[in-house]
Amino acid sequence: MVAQTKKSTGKDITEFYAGDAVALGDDQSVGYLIKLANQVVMRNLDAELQHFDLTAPQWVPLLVLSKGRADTVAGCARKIDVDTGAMTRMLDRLEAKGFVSRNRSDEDRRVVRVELTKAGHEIVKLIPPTICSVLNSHLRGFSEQEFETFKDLLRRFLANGAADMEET
Amino acid sequence: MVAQTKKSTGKDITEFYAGDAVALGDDQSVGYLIKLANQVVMRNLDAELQHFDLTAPQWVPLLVLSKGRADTVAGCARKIDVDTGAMTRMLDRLEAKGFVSRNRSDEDRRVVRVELTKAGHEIVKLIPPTICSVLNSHLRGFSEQEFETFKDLLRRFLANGAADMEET
DNA sequence: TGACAATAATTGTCTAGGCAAATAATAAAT
DNA sequence: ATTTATTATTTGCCTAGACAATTATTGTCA
Repeated sequence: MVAQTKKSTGKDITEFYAGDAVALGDDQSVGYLIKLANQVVMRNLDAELQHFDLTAPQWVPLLVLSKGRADTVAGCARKIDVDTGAMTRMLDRLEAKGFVSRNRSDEDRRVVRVELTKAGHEIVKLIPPTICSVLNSHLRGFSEQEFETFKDLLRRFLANGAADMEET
Repeated sequence: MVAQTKKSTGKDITEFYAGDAVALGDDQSVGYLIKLANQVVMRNLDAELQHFDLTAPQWVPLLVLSKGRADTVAGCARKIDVDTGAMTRMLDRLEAKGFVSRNRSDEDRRVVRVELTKAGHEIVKLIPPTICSVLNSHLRGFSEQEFETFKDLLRRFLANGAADMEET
């Protein structure tokens, strides 16, 4: 299958996929490959993180908080690009596990300040090697060049998708 | 950051990530980039598929059934690599929408045969162009070479991860 | 044959995210 | 100053997947 380039709309759009050349549900589809890749990384991360009483999704807000990239519910939600409702409930779980604490702000009583607890700080220190080892194992056989190319292609794929959303 | 190669365990393992060079929750992390890429494709697909009263995950079993790659609950679950429980409930939803029908088999009364309904067959014919256009838009600016490289890297990343799981 | 194992499907309970509505507090505008 | 708009958080209801337990049926084996 050779990709066709069309000039129908003024912009050149290369048609990698066309007609019934099936997409999503087929290992020729980048969409499906990305879904599977995500599924497998998450499973492997979950498997390792369960020793720390954590899941892969739970790790992300802890990292964000420890790096000081956000310190409120909405801030975390924005950084991680999830719904604030989802974030509230995520923090419920992390608070229940004792990794995080919440306090209503005094300056602006709408906002809730989120902090790592002592246990939270401690666990954050322990995790990185685990994440690194899982990712490294997924990258077995990659050259350094391929590693950089992979990230570049992912970022471009991502940026194209984000751009779509703005075209209301 | 230059990757280091270690010979500690006999096998060469290139350490793309090491120490506190953070992973997951950082745009330097392939894991996080894949998570974001997946998130964005799924959102864009969902947005387009809602015109057909479908979600991105719901599309997958319909495709599998239409291609004849499975015709039972467990068969679909295996093909798509999800839990049979998840598949049962997915088929509940697809049946409620009238795209799928289930019938207990006579030869083996444990199995339930799953089929596309008339409406199911019709909708499956309409979807592919939509999927193609979403994927093509994510691939804007990719050369054909980059497209092939991208799929190759994803497949290798995936295969490495699947191999991990077998090492019990 | 009768006990036991394996398989298929379902159900319950959990995490997790999306969308929408409700509430409260602050900011902006007239 | 009062109305209006915006922002922050929470909650309800939905899809979706993971794991575990349960039930029904089939296959195996002694």
